[in-house]
Amino acid sequence: MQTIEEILRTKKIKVTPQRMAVYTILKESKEHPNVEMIYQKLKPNYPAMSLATVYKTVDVLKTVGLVQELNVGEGGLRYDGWTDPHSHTYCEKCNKVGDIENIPQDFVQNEKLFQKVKAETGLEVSTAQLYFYGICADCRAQMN
Amino acid sequence: MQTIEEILRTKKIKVTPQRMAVYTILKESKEHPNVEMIYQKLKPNYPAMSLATVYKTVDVLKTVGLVQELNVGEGGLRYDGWTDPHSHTYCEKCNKVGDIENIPQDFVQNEKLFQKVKAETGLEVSTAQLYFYGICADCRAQMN
DNA sequence: ATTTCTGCAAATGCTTTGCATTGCA
DNA sequence: TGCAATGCAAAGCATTTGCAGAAAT
Repeated sequence: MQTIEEILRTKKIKVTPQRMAVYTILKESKEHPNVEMIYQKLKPNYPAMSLATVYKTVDVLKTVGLVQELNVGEGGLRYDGWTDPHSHTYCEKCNKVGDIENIPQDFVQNEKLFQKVKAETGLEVSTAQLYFYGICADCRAQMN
Repeated sequence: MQTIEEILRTKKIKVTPQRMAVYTILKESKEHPNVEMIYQKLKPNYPAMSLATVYKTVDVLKTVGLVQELNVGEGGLRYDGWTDPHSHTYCEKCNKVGDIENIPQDFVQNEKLFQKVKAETGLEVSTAQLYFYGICADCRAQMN
């Protein structure tokens, strides 16, 4: 098991406390935070950290493939430190983003389907994203 | 076959030239324009039209269910006048958005799968979106 | 020692808002 | 006529940029 520091070093980017902190948050949290949420989480431990640095850092991490960027809906881009292909849920009421561990990604993330898409549209597919939109259990409970 | 005017009337919203124009563009174009692109297309025929009106109009059309909003990546939200569930392609190089007519939506847009998702995550699913990311044929051709 | 990153502040750019005017019903 | 939509300009936010100082290799 590699440490965060080793992972960053492997990607050949400079290891800084800010990068370790952002990446740690994305690895450990399951809430798919946006930049502002990451910034708020960091503030207690890194009061000097700038929002601009968070923007720059998620961009670097995305570029080297350590995080994936999700386009869900309101509230800006979300970031996920779990980079294996998997589907996501999105609650249209509270904007919560969740992972789907087991079900459907293998349906859509496979070479055969990618070939079919290429045959129909010409797109050389590199990845697929599947999002389920709806209302989460918590929000449904609150609606009564 | 209903006219654009009749369709708007059915949705119980006021029929204005601007709304007809925006909706017509979204019905007729296959390029999934963003607000700015819609505005540029309208300019020749509606030189007085304001960008703010385009924003307001796509919002109304979305609310009444005449268009769907897509979150692809760069370049802001995209709009699609074809509201049947279908998957989309996105070219990471030129930002082009395309439809997939035949292939995969039935895989992901069905009650059985929605129930599975609900069982795993608690999300009461209303709709699913499947996006394929990659490089389109035109951009691949240009890369040689 | 060199290169790259950080933090700040300013700038950018997309989207929304407020309000007077216009236009639909 | 009454209410809603438009167009304009201003305001609001999220994100990016430039740069001097700080930190990593």
